Amino acid sequence: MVVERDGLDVKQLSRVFKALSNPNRLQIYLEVLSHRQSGIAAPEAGCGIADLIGKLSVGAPTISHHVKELVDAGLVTVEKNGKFVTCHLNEEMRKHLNVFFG
Amino acid sequence: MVVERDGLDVKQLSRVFKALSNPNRLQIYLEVLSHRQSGIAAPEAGCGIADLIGKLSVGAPTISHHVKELVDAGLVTVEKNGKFVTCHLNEEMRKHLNVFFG
DNA sequence: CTTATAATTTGATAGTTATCGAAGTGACTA
DNA sequence: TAGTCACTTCGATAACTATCAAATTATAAG
Repeated sequence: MVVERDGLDVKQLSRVFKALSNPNRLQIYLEVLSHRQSGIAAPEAGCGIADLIGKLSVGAPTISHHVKELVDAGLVTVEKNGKFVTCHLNEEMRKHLNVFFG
Repeated sequence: MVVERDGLDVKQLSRVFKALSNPNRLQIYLEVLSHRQSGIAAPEAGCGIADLIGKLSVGAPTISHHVKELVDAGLVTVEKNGKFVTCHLNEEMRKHLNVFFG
């Protein structure tokens, strides 16, 4: 029997935590989290890369790298609109973590 | 204003996640979690190091190292009893994480 | 006191990661 | 078409990590 819990096995879960283990990456996640649509009449859904670059005192290449890691871990998704990229929270993963720490 | 949430700032929180980012360390945490006293009449509170060594297919020094990291991150506590060491869940930290992912 | 047991510390190594500057890609604009 | 803007990819490097074997500490048992 594989050690499992709430649909995420140890390996997947550790990958999620690794993604959140870097302060800058965690801050990106928090930023995306704070831009989450809260039901109806969301003022602005998603979080632009430019916003992140402005807030995180690291270069654009590093931001790009970190966002990719968060996507790979399943924590966020990205949506391209022309030149621009917007980050969204992966609600499914959030739910998994919610259950895990419940 | 420092970015903060639920009593844990970004730096502390990322340290917690780093501690859980290694599969073996996460498994130790899960083991400790599963031995948590559930109210009254707990059959066996805490989780011995020897148990962990038996379950994790890594050597004792590595286990020792990992437990220390979990302690440093504030996720677990250790209790010494003669030659033996028992790990306990840090309920306070668990509560913090519970709120964070709520 | 001597030996055995439980766990930690030390020292070393292979592998990973965060970050940067430079170069590249794709999309809008004049 | 040429230029600019937003972002990504590449290549490099310094710092960190997981793991192990060997040595060490500390406790218990004989």
